[in-house]
Amino acid sequence: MSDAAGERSGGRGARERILRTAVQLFARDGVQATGIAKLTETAQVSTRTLYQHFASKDELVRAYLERLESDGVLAAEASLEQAALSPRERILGLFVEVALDAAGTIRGCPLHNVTVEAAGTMPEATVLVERHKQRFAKRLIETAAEAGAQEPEVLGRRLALIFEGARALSTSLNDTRPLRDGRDLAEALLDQATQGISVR
Amino acid sequence: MSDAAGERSGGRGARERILRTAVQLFARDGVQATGIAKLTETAQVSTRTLYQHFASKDELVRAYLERLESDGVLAAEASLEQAALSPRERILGLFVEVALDAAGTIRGCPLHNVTVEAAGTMPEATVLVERHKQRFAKRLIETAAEAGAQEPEVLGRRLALIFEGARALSTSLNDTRPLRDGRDLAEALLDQATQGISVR
DNA sequence: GGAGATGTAAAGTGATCGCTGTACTTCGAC
DNA sequence: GTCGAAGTACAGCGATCACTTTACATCTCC
Repeated sequence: MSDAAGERSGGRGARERILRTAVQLFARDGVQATGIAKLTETAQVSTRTLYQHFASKDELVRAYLERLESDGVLAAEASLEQAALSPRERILGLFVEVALDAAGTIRGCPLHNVTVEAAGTMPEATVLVERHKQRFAKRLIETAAEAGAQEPEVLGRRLALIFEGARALSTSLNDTRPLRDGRDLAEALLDQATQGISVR
Repeated sequence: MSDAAGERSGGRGARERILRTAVQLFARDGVQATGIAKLTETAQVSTRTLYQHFASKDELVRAYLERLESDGVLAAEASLEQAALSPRERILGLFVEVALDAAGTIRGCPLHNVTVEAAGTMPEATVLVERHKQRFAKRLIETAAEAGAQEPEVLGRRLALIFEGARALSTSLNDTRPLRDGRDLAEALLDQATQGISVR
């Protein structure tokens, strides 16, 4: 919108620009690899302004995690909220190959990555990730129940595990195949759990 | 062995001490979080000596990855090589709760973590991880075949995905439950694949 | 017992990074 | 039109980090 006009500087709305840039860079390059300098340059924001909005980089990371969750930023996981789709379609929609960024690199789940990068040095961030994963598993269980699964608890937790594995292994292997494998496996489990039950 | 005696310094065999310490610290605290200073102190080795053995930290990371693989250091994955066990037992043995370190923190797969931490800045290390994951999947496929699975390719890849997911989700959730869930799911898939019931 | 490989101690270098201080500008609201 | 909030530019600080340098000790092997 204001991209074309804002030549010399970003102008008003710095906080929003910072957060958007954080989502972009932290997710793509990692938190450690993204320095404050690179962030401010990309966001067209002065260093001073950044620190007027966020007391420290750690706090920015916290805000970044919350932003990831609140918006539809977690594109893959947003599939669960597509009300127009059937529960089954919503679940299988998770495994779309969104994990691929522009450069073709697969970066896995940004939240999981923060936990790995933090390695205990950012307890608050780690807790945020923990809570998100719990909520996500809960949503999967609910959706599994909607799909008519016989044991939605078990199926939901298994689906969460499969989805996490698909993204993690895609990253380590640098290959999207695990996402397809995950989808197939999820489909098989859904079929089994809903056998003889009208899937709607 | 020489721990009690070696008071003032480590003495001979510095390279070995460095690598052992790297395995310990890199896996527990992460590569970025482990500085050269901390490493040399723990390994009882002078900085100079470290750089006589390894040209750079990156090269040490490479050696660390190779060491992880060559020794039985990857305790979980070593289960596949227990010749005394049945193929089925070997596969289920993967999900032992070894991911828990002394402090109770779950750190997931050290190789995967390097890929996440590197975030593209260490291409050679990333390739090493990639190759390892490929080999591991291959071993799983072989073991699935040994177990008499109808479609060992499919089952092996699914098991690899489940194992990766169990470790990753355990890390993000800071809970060993996904390991148990993974074991149960692996068991169910093994049963299906070896009892004439189609997995699809 | 001497030579050469192996290892040690400790100060120092240059680069990077997160963060701050100071002084100035711009924009919107009243 | 003025005032205050919001933003900018940019130099710089202190800490950390990977890595080097210099000078010295010790073990192994012939």
